[in-house]
Amino acid sequence: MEPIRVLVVEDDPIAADAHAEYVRRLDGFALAGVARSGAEAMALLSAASAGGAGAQAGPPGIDLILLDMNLPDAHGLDLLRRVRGLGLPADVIAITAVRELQVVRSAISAGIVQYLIKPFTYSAFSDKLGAYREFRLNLIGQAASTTQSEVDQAFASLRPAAPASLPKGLSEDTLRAIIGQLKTLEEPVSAAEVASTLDLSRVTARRYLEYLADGRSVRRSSRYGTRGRPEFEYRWAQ
Amino acid sequence: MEPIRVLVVEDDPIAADAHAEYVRRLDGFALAGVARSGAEAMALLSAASAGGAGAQAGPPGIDLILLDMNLPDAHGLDLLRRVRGLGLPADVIAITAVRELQVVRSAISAGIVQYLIKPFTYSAFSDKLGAYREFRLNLIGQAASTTQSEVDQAFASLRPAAPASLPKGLSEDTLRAIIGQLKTLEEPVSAAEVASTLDLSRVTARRYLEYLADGRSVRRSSRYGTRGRPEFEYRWAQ
DNA sequence: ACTCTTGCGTTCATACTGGTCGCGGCCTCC
DNA sequence: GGAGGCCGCGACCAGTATGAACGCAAGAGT
Repeated sequence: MEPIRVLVVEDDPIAADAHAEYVRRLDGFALAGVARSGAEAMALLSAASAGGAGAQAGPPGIDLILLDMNLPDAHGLDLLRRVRGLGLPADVIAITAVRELQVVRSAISAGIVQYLIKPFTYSAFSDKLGAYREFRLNLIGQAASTTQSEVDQAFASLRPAAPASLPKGLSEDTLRAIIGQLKTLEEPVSAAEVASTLDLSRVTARRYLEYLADGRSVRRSSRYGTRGRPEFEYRWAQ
Repeated sequence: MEPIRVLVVEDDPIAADAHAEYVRRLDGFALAGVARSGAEAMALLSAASAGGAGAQAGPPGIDLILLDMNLPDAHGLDLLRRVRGLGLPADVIAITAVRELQVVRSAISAGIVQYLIKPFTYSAFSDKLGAYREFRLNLIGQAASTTQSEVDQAFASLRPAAPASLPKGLSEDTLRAIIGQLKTLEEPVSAAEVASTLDLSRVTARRYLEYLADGRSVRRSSRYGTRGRPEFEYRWAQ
């Protein structure tokens, strides 16, 4: 199996090095280049496609782009649109600190294959690229013509349902329920209030809220004015 | 929730009518138009985006395109590239009889969201669009900023449901028995309850239920309130 | 200013289920 | 008729929410 040729597009030199190193560490991938700007990326892409496209077995050609959204000379989405306009056969994984919903939404409709939010761990990175490799194997291993279930299979491997791992004692379901509860309410809520709404015990609710506060997803503050020990109240951050 | 506005692009009048009718039958979707050619599609798209883009609450705008690959005046992939080049925020589901691997591959890298091979049943169609609706709810229901796990969640809901063939360790008979059991009961049931009703072991029942939950045929949720480790309860979806 | 009251934070033991491993019966294919 | 694989089961271990008990911090009362 030929390796998947990867182009890293990232203006921050430290991050670019890190991504390149990550790619080198993975089996089945080959680093095809690093671009520090949108212009550089376009140049590399057209050079590669001029060399390798068209021909059946052209050796170069970029298979996968790891694309940062914040580039010095262009927004990542613009670059993505230009690439699409050229009809280059490269897939794109967005790797960026941008977490605005609007950008995520646009990136997805522009046809990215994965969206990875910085900062991330090596294992998150490896998961995403691994999923992409599997997706590729699923499609390319097939004959020239395919079936619905094969296509479904390929899509399935591209969209894994493997969220980040939680510390012991916490469950994915409960965490989602609590996050959902927090997000629907604008007001800060106490652990006891969350507990009674979700039919949980106060202790359990508190454990999850404390975990979220630890990860900076929620803000914790004290609620004074009532008798008794002051209560903590939690509010979804941002 | 506003309906998802769908544009059907299909040159065969019979198929176009069928797709339009299918869309009308689905909750949460609205038919925004039918185009018989690439040119017509581009005209409708730019009209819609001129009316509705830019503005925050523009009512029109196309959210989703059901795109045939074989159009009289252009290949579907070309149309797709032009749409992408304009940066329109529409997502695309390819619906086509074309099953060449090369086309599927290109369509995916051009950023389609699903690929549906004709001929298909209404239920296959409904599955694909339902998955897309869920994906949208996942993303749009969120606040302005998002997290990695939410993005993953959204991608995961785009993943097609059950693979056609059963994984090892599961038998057709047992699966049918369990599905039958779930369908007759309206109430969510725990793995242990299913097991005792069907005279199976808890382990076996759980394996099947988990398989079904993975394929999105059943919904899994936690049952709180009692002491001890929380129980999962399973309910037939729709 | 000191103590009392109050109610939540925190810890701990407990209960009950989920998940995994290896075994055994049964069917199928040599 | 023997061998191999498949599927369900029992039993263990780990996981996860609960409830009670204890302690602490802020207001209320004297």
